[in-house]
Amino acid sequence: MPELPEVETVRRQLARRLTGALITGAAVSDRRLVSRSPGFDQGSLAGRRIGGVGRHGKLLLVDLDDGRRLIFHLKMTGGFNLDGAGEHPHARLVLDLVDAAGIPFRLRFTDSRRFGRLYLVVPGGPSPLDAQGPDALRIDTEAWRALLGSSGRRVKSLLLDQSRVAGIGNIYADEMLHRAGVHPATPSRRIGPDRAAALHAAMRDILAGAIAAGGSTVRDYASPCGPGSFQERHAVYGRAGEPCLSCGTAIRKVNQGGRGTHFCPACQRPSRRRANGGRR
DNA sequence: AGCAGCCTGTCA
DNA sequence: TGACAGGCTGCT
Repeated sequence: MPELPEVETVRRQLARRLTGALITGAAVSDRRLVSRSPGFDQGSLAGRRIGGVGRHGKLLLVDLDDGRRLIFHLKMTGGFNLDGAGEHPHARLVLDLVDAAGIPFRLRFTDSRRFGRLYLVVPGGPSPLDAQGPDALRIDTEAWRALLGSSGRRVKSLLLDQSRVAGIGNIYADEMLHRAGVHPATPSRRIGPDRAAALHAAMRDILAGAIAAGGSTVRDYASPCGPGSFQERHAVYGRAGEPCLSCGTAIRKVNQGGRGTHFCPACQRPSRRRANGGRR
């Protein structure tokens, strides 16, 4: 479900409620959630206060007052539920808290497919952040050009590589490539400086617009405050066979690197290769 | 690069 | 019944 705009939407909503709150109880109901933090001790969370809620790429960072940090990766179907009543069929973690005004509340992490992971990071210890490239919204045009120029991989595959640039997923990769008129299979290094700058501008614009819209809800995703609306502005994702909003050509959907890939065959022309008939 | 695997739910 | 899904890892 979540790419950078969805995780940022969740972060903003959680920050409002969690910052300064005291954890009074924690219960993990699915050990798979914490399988990447083998020493995870839920009992050590009670009594800790939450300092703030951050984000890097698709990772959600919850700082505790003892220097430790909870890091959530929502993967495909992870999400948060505040003050929900009754049982939730996919609750994997329940946190009981008391906010700064002394009012008790409950936060649940839910995840139907169970791909999501929770890490408990100690100061100086290993962290999933170690494997993350710079956040997509904190890369300037020059660094972006350098990034694209550093690889001969298909550009979409590079955009999805979280160790090179963090936060872009399948929806927004397709959307920014369309906005910039770049074919997803273009070898990254062959994108010239002007198109690289155009792709950078498209990235910033689309991610910012998606955050302002509360993210994209295609199937499962919802923040604690409900679904997003950016799907209404998708130009290619989920629009296979429909006319391109720029030129009217039918949007095509192919499989690239195991991911559904949507593009306009007219606006996003594949770069021609030398003498092999255009195969890549 | 490609594919199976991790899981569950939904839709054609 | 099979295909597919906002992610990622591990193997060939």
